[in-house]
Amino acid sequence: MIRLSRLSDYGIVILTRLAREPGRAMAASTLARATAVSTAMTGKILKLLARADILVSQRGVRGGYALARPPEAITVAEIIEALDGPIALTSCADPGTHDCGIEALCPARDGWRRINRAIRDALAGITLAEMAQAVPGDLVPTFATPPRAAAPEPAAAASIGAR
Amino acid sequence: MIRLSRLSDYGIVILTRLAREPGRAMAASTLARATAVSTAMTGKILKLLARADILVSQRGVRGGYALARPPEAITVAEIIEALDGPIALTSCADPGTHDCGIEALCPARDGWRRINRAIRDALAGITLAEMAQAVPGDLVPTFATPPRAAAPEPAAAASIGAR
DNA sequence: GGAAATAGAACCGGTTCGGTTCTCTTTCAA
DNA sequence: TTGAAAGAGAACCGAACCGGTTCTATTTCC
Repeated sequence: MIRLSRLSDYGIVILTRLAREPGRAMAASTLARATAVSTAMTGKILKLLARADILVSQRGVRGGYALARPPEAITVAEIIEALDGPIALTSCADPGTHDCGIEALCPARDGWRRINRAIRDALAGITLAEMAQAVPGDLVPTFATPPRAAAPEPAAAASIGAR
Repeated sequence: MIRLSRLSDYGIVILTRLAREPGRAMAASTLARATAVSTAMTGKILKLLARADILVSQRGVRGGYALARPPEAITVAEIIEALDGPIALTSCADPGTHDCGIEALCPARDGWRRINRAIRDALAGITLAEMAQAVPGDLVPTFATPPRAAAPEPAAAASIGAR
């Protein structure tokens, strides 16, 4: 299974929440509450996203985070790269790093390059706006009928793709 | 970084070697020598590929492995799925597994589904034949001038994408 | 019947990752 | 002016996963 890290997973959730009110800035604690991602985790993710210029941050008492651009101008590829690093199945296709040992002869390099590009294009073709559309209510509802536990664990409730 | 597992990495290398002589069967030990993947690892990978009907195996003294189909009919997606399981960034898009907790409301599910499909299509569009084309000599040459160590470690020499 | 090969499962150590905690800096308002 | 609230950044830790090995059973040919 080629899987996405939790960081990106949660990141999409949080950004999706922000995209519902693109102009508004929200504090990390507020976003954590709204998405049921732990506050510490939320903070970590928001910092990374701000560093990547996907979010703008305001420090101080009335501080918070807001989208740096409209949701239509933020791609999933960007988000993943900000949180997980460059998108590539194999690093040999990434120019600059050369520790493969058979670089010059590697017969599959062209193939991998094509694959990496195809995947990157696929992720760059989806915008945050598309991910956020058709949001019914709050992202993590206060379960009227809890799905399994009596009190839903806030730290584990918000994953988009559980495994 | 969304990365490929070593299993798939080595698997492609081994299959690429087999694809050079599609009709011929080769023993695991022979393939291990030709690709510089450890014999144990090679065996493990070959077993998985045989179980997935990508290879056919012949047991016994003169046994070995051969491609079950022509290289043009084997896709990278197949190979990765055989070695690493289903290709999906998030399992929530995979029908059958439902432990997300917010299934019904998850706003991003359609988006993820699109992304997973795009990635799968990208990998399904590359065949083993394409990966194997333009192979100059043997996959792992006996280095005339060793790249870094005096005696190249056989266990680590064959990775397509070193990291 | 023995050697050579695949089949299959169990096992183990190390790396990475998810998550937390701590300290520092900035900002605003009382 | 000072303290509380918020973000910035780094360090740290436990646990799960993964790469890799080893062991045993089974098949096949000479």
